Amino acid sequence: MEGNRYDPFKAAFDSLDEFADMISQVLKCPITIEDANHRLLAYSTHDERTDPARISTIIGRRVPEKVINQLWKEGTIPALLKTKEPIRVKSMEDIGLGHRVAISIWKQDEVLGFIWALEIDRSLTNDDFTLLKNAADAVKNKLLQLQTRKNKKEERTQEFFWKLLTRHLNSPREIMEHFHSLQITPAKFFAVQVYKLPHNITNKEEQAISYLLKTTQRVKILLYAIDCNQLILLAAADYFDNPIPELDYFAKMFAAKLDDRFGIKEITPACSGIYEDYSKISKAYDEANAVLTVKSKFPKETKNIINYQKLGIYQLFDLLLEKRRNEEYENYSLKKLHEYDQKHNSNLLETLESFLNFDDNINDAAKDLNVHANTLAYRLKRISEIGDINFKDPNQKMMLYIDLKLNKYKGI
Amino acid sequence: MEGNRYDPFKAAFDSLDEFADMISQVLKCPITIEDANHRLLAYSTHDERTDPARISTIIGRRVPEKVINQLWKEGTIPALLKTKEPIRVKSMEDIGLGHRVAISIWKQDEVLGFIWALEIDRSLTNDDFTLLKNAADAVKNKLLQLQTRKNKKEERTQEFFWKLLTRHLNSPREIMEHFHSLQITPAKFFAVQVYKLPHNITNKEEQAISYLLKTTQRVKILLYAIDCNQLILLAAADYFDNPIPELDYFAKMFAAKLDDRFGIKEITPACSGIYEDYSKISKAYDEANAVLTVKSKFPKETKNIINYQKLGIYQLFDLLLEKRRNEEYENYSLKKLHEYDQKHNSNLLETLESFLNFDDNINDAAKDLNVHANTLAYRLKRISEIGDINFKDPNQKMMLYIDLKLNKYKGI
DNA sequence: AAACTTTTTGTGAAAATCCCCAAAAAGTTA
DNA sequence: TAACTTTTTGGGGATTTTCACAAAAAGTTT
Repeated sequence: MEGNRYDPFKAAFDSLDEFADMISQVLKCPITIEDANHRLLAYSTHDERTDPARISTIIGRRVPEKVINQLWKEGTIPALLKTKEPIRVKSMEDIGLGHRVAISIWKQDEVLGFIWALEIDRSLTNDDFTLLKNAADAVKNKLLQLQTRKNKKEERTQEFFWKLLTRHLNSPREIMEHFHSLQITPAKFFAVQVYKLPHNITNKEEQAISYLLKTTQRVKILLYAIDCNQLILLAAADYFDNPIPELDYFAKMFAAKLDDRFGIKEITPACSGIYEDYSKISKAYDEANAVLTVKSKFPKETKNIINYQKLGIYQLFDLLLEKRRNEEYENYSLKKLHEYDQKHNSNLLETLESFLNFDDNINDAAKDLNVHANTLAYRLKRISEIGDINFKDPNQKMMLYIDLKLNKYKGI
Repeated sequence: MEGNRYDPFKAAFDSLDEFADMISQVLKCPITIEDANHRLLAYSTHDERTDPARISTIIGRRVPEKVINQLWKEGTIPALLKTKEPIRVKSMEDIGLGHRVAISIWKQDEVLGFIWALEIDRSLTNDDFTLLKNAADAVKNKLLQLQTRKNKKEERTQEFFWKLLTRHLNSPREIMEHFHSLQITPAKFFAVQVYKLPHNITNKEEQAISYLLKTTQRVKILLYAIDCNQLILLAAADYFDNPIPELDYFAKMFAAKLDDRFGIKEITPACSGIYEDYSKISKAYDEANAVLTVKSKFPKETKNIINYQKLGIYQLFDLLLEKRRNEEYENYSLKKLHEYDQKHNSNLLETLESFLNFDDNINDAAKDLNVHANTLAYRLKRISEIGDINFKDPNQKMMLYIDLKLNKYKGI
């Protein structure tokens, strides 16, 4: 056993920075300590040799996202999450990463953080690896304390978020005070995102989500909460000229990463519009949920829609459906076409829908319907005759489109 | 005075037909008697010489509409409505009308009907004209009786119509019984039309309307009623393959004739959708009124719309306006464009609206905006960038169109 | 089966739209 | 004022779309 050997890390230490310096002196290389989310906890200072990746990490107090992405792709982080042994990482010059060795810090079967040792002048020996393992073991309690403190704070933030979502906090001043007391800087503009999973979110998945949120830097996540099969985020929408596409991109990327890295599949992302007034968070939450509802009703039509603003007319569907039901209205053109379809078993309605779906583009629609473009043109002529439709009138066409979709949902 | 002269029409007569024969014998030419609405009341039979127009009149029990139209255009009817003297009408071969003389039958300053004398073998002399005047005088009381009887029936029909419009008759059986007792054959399909005038309808105008309704044969009017500044019609929608355009045409024609013939201007016609179930008359009435409301709010946009079905998305506007108000939603793209317009005093919103109004036709919209087509193309590129709009997505465009119109109405 | 209507597909020329480039005009910033 | 960005306009060629016509195919009626 190694217990008999000399262990320099048994000595007491006050701060993590002190400890990092200690390891650095023993192993004769720069040391960085991160938490499980790759946020910088401490780094050795008595040695000036370093590489760009480490500089960025120290400056930003977190590992840059592109480095994390690379370490995932290339297998280092997955390996660190599996084994308690040190892992050697080859130099990756494109992201400014020199040779280094990493080890994960464990508490039972949970990873609390990582220690990085840069191999700038010398490569670490097997003995050094053992020392690194000892260091990881020695530092774990310190990390545990930090984590507990953080967990408590996280609990408080989650509670705060829920209050916002459920309209239990309305005065802007009160909301700002809460933000301040949690040391969160509220963004000027925000949006609420909701990710729906096919099943309730497990603890393990929650950890994965939390990890991803902490390591993702593209969009700043102010708050998050988990509710059964939903992940709810409060995302900052500043810094961008066009936040909606940015948030869309983020949502897709986030869902893709959850799949790639943690095998969490079939995530449906949704996002509210952009708001400035924090007392409207609950409304934003409603919007995101409205997106999810519509997406479940019109999966094909809204496949690429994430943002409430981009729902277009589907925003109005619950309302319109109700109106149509109450007044038992029937679109005369559609009725005529339906009758014709029945009688001659043709498919003018389908044809019309495709044509409208493809923004009046005859070629695209013809391709979609697997017919010759001229066939489609002929059918459209017939449709305009039978349904008394003027295809130059956007107003008429919109109503047709809307009624087509409504009828579809009504199951006619 | 002519009182001293021989008047063959002083003798008593039982039926109008008998009287027509009597005139015919005196004047030695075929005679037709019509009411004020050009419905056939009586015709002489002992003489077989006639012309196509008279044959059609007798067969259809009314003067054919094209003959009436021609007599209006050419001035005969206006003249008959002004003078008590006989009027000579030249032959009009295109409508099968031979030479004839007509005289109106007056009761005080109201025209009750007309007597027509065909000049087939001989032209009428001045003496004959005097005889004709005597005949017109002699027949007026008989016509008055008929009219009173008709007026009573008309009152009953109006009352029936009001009951239908105000939901006071709901059972189909009951409705059918009423129709039957009024000797009106209900059509299979019907629509309710409402014509709005800028002022309350005067008695004189009501007469003109009634006259037009009786003489118009293109669309069968089952019932009509007048309410302050509205004329309400129950129009039959059978016989046509596409009733909506037919009813539209009729409405325009009807309004135009009221203007042409009686100088009644600024009539706004509106029409409900087509219904089969007579218990839904009140709903049809609501629809026609909805058209009028929308037309007053969006006069330009709905200039050419008469039928509720053709209102398109404007059908939904009251509902949508309410929704938008409640949720204080703002279309992000429009907001961005508005901001840009304000900042650079450009007119991207106007540009977008025009483009959408003209069904995405760059040339038409450019003409409308008085700019070069390439300018418009450039602006659209900018609009899609600034507003994050994909002009290939019909859904997005519809929402823009709708929100543009809603904002317009909200007066932003 | 023959005659007929409706629908589909193909072809090719005319028309239109799209797209790139460039210059001028207008507006902004240094 | 100069440099710069944004917007407008124009030309002109490549590409698409539109349209008319015709033949074939499919479906209906007699």
